[in-house]
Amino acid sequence: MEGLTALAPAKGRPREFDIDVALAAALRVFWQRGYEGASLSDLTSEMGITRPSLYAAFGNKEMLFRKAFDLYEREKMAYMKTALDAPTARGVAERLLRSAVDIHCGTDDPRGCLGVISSLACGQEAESIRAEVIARRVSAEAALIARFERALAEGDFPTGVEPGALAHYLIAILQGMAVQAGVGASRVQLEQLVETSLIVWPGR
Amino acid sequence: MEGLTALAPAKGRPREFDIDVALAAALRVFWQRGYEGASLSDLTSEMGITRPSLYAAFGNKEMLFRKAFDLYEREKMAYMKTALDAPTARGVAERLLRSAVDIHCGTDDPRGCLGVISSLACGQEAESIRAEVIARRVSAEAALIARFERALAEGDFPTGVEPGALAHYLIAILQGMAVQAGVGASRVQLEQLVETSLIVWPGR
DNA sequence: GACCTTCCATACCGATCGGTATATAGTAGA
DNA sequence: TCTACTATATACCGATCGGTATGGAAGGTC
Repeated sequence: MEGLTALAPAKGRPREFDIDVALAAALRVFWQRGYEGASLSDLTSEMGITRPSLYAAFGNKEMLFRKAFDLYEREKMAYMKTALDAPTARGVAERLLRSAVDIHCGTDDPRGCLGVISSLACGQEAESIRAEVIARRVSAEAALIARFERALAEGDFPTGVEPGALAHYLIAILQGMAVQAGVGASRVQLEQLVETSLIVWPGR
Repeated sequence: MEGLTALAPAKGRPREFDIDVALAAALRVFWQRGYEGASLSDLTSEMGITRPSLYAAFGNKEMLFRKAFDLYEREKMAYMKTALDAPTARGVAERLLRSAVDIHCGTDDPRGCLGVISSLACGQEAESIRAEVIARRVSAEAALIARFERALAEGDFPTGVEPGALAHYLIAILQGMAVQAGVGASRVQLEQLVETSLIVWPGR
């Protein structure tokens, strides 16, 4: 619906702000403060629009978050998909770890992972948000597990570990890295974490 | 100061609630909802006391959180210290991982880790809380690093990894486990994570 | 120009936030 | 019994929360 705005005949007064720029600004606010920590005043001032404009363009705070999270997955989590194309299971892990460092240490973006921040408990107002973020992560995890199962079938997998177990282990490291980034770890520290994880990674 | 209450002559009207029981209840609320997610109404109703009683006994919300966090470290994080007494570096890691599972899967307690929940971003009201929780964790991390450095000096440490790097790697796994517990992972899943981490752990 | 639609700005809504003033109830010592 | 002191209960405070009603202002079509 919103994506068609540019093509629409535009009957009334055109909006004075770029909806994509505003959404990107909203994403930064959510990313930095979490869903409940981001107040409408924070959002509007950072997006450079007024409250009614926000509601006209995005519905309400929850819809705005969902669209911001879509953008986040589309732009920041895209590396997840491409990482799965690596030729080996170890390569997949390495790409995931290194890309995660880049995400967490982006120059303009907040530290940490929006998914992790949003899925941990705050008030009960955000319970539905929490549920959806968790559900989305489950589907992402499933893709990684499937990739590791394929590796096992192709003979490209360490012995003594199940694909699902190693996938969840890798995800735990990624989530731990997100926590450390969120509390202020430097890029060097995160890179050291990646190196250690790769040294320890089973099989060759 | 509060610890002396029982010995004090008790001049005025005695309080009608057990301050330790109330603090334990407050801890559960913070643990479940985070600092900002725990409203005074949540706290008082769960503690079974009124608002003025809370302020008279604990100061304010922030002081209450600090005392609850003290209790948390004293009762729930005590395993950290005892884990460091394990004879080998690997034993330290194993104890830490297994104890963490117990913490996250306690029957009566909320899931996840109060430290992780409280150190991730929410509104700016909690910024000082965040800072203190992070600072406390740094000191805990330092103890683990020192233990691994001792292991290195004793010849009980895998080659090819630095003590500090392996410590931070282990902490990342523990934090990742806390995240997974917080979003609803089962005990079996967490135990699988422990097993995988131990399989992968370097050296023997 | 008239007209219609949409956007922007201000000011406001009820609810809830953390925190407190006030008055009453209860206990110890005089 | 009176006084000193403290806990409890109720009701309230200003500030902020997410969300909206209202009144113009700015474009498009005719």
